[in-house]
Amino acid sequence: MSLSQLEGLVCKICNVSQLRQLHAHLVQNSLHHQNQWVSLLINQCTRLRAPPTYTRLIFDSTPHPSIHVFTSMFKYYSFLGNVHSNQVVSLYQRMQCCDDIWLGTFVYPVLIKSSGSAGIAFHAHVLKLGLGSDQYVRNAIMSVYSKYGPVDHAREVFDEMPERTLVDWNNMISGYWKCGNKVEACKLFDMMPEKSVVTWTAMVTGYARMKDLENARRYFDNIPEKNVVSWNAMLSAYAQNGSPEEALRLFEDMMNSGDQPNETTWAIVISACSSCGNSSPANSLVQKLNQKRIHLSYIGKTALLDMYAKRGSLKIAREVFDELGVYKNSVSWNAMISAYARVGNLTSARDLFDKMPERNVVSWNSMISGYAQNGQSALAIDLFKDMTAANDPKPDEVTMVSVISACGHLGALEIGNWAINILAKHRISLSISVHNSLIFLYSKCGSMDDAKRIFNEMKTKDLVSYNTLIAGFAAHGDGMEAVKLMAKMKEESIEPDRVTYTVILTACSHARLLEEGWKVFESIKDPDVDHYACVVDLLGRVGKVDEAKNIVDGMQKEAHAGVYGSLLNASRIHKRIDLGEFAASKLFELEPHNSGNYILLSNMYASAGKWDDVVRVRETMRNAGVKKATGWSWVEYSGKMHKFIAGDRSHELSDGIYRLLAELGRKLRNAGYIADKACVLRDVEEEEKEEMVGTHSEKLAVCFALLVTEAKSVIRVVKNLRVCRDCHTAIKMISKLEGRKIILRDNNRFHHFSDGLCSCGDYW
DNA sequence: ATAGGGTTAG
Repeated sequence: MSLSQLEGLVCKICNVSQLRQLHAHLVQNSLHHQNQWVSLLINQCTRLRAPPTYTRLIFDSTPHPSIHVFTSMFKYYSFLGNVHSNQVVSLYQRMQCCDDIWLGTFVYPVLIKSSGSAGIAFHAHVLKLGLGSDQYVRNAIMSVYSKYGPVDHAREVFDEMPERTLVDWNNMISGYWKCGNKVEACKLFDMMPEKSVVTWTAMVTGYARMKDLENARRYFDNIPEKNVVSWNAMLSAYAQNGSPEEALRLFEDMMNSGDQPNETTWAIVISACSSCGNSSPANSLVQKLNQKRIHLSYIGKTALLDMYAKRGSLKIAREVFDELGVYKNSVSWNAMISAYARVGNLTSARDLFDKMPERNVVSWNSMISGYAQNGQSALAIDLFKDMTAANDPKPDEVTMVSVISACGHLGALEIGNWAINILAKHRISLSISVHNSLIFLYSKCGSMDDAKRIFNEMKTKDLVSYNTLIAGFAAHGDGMEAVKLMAKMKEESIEPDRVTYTVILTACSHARLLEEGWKVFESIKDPDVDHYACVVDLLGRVGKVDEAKNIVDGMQKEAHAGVYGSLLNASRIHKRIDLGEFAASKLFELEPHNSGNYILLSNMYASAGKWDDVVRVRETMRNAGVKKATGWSWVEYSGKMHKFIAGDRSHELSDGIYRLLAELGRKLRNAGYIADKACVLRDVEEEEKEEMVGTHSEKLAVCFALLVTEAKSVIRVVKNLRVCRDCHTAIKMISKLEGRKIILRDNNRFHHFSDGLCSCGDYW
């Protein structure tokens, strides 16, 4: 078989298994020693998107690869993107043993462009070889500078050229767009002697990167002769910037224009369908794909997988994933992992994460954020520690957003500070999201001054920045600051959303700002049930319990447990047994297994001195088989979270902690502390042991901190259930007796104890 | 041979 015969044959090959057969045939006849033939095969691997393991097998079975073979391999790797730049560099080291240097102008451009950021290192090398004046080499150098910066170096090369081709201009323009330099990009565009469809498309993409869809569209509409790539650029501009519906409308135009979609087009359109508001575009797209018997690339299939997952068909998504077989790349694995993580199936997500061959930063991010968003903050942080221990891949800003907010949820400021150091160490860019996560961290750790400082340092703030800081003020009972911040937000013309209204109403309610809160509530165009719950809480807290009931009765929407919960809590505070019993009866219908409702009702009776009813509620609760939720408290000490629960002795310092608790108990009683009767009754009933009275989790946590920390340091305790009155009283007194500042956080509210007082004011 | 478009994480 001659080379030209082989060429004719390989062009007809349309899948990898045929390619595999041909390779086996060549090896059998020892033809794989002939480098031209191997080169041809590897080029076909690029065309057919053969998996890297197989392509590399062809290369590795070649005894003496020529520069041609190396070049084909570089081209293959560069086609796969920059994920394989390590292999490229190590191949380059092997290539230096070849002596046909005359091919330098042929191999260097593709080598430089396929080795990612390492390509910059070849600049000096090619100058030494005297290849600096070759237009292709120069072009590669320019493109690597424009990709990995500094773009000014690209410009120097550009300026030194005796004459510039159209390609050089285009390259330079996209270089400026990549680093966000709109001014220079536009300047060059206007200066250009002639433009091509590539130039115009680069402008469309550039404006899309700046999220300026109007200008992107303006340039797109001006393209004299559009091609698939220009359509794709505009389609993805819409799809990537939150306008999937617009993308699909444009796709209709494209279909009518006569330009045929390619694999890239389908990938964009599929991903647009996965972020649409409803499923009907996705359904009709699937129909269209089947009708036209479209062959999707592995990228299109990955987009399809993601679409099924986001539309709730996890099973079909998994089928697509499994069908991908050896064509799975890290993106497909990541898409499947995040699909599982999104629905809270962390076991399956972790299973894939552990199995996947090459984890990149997105894989780690998907898994870490999966834990973080499903309430597993500690696991998120543990996994992040594994990531930093491996030191590969390096964390990026997405990683840090998840990790920092996980620290916030736990109230882990020490670990949070360690994470902040990592930000500096890896020079991770402080995006708006990172700033927002820092505001969240400091708010949740009780450092509102730091939260405010971060907020004020931000050049651009978004809706989330405002919402997070307002939520911080709400949790700290600082209603006026919250109201002021909402006014400022309107000045900056950032529109409040439903979250803003929820947190601002919470803030007003905690600070008992009736007038301000009511004004906010009245300004909400279409309040949802959460807002009703907040306003009922607001009215109830200040004593307008009947008005609160009227709101509930007059609601346009069906009340949920939060609404009745607010009403019950208000009835407890103001001893309105009649309303409390009404609210509780509704709650027992809506949430028969929520122990909190029984406790609230029982505490209402307790505060009214109706002890018989207290006992009766406890009995009902026991008979209904409702178990009290476990009220963990935890303290961070020396980078670790120490967890406590009432009566538990599993902590290694338990003996010391209980001894200190008993000692403190004596001191407190001498100072006039009387254990809350409701607590006594509850503890005796549940633990059946007198000695257990007072071993609430938050007291254990405080004692632990007193035992291990320095005398002047602030104690920070987080509790995952509402703090009871008994603990509140006890801790107030402890702060005075021990001269300590104690910050206690329950789910969403802060208590700053100092010198026998609490910042929240006594709200029992 | 060189320039413009694609999937995943927050």
